[in-house]
Amino acid sequence: MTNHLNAFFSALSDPTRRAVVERLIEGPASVSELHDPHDIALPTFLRHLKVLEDAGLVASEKSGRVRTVHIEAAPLIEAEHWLARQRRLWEGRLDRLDALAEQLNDQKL
Amino acid sequence: MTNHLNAFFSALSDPTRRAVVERLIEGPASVSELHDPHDIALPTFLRHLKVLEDAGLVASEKSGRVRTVHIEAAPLIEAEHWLARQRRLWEGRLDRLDALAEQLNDQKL
DNA sequence: GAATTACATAGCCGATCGGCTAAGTGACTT
DNA sequence: AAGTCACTTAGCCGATCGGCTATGTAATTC
Repeated sequence: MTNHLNAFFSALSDPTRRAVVERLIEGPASVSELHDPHDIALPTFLRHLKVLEDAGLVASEKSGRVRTVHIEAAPLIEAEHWLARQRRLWEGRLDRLDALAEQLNDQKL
Repeated sequence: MTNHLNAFFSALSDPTRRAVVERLIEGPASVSELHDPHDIALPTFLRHLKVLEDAGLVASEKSGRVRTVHIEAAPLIEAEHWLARQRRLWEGRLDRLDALAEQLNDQKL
């Protein structure tokens, strides 16, 4: 589980790859369609796709000579959970600090 | 804004750095305290801290010879929002597909 | 069946990464 | 004042990253 997070965050650390994810949210697309808006060589772009696929963020099937790529939501949700958990813990700690401060305040009255 | 995401996701792609974030959620700590559980040289660890600090995930102040580090929640929340947005768009698309499927189904009746 | 299209693979290149050791600085302890 | 402690800086090393070109292959099209 934690293992996934390495590849996942690493995959999303690149703007080209985030753009691909954002594009695929709208629906599946061929490699060429995905590559089109990006001003980099195709092999370079293919390696970005591989990174996304290895991270489980994306899957693809080839039919004839065209490969169609679609998004996989599970990792997105997993990471969102991780972040949400950290935030909740952090907010929880703030609440406890607030309570503590109030307690100290009460004692002074 | 999008700019932040590069450094942010990149910072969280390393397990040592995620561990530091998780530790700091519990409260501020000195560099030594943070370094202790990790079996790597101190200079190496310091560079991890710098990455976190550059990404805005963490801040620190030095008093005397000890530097105290604490977490910054804002970037955490920003990234959570990004992920939540992608998920919502994705789910929204699924809903529209469902609706479309239903429509097609109705026509068959 | 020859040409085109849509990827795929191989390999080079400079930059960044994550690890290390060695040596420096400034603050506290004895 | 000497010693220890808590970082800090500098610099080396092999691996990975993100870009490229050149070449290959299998599927369509003409």
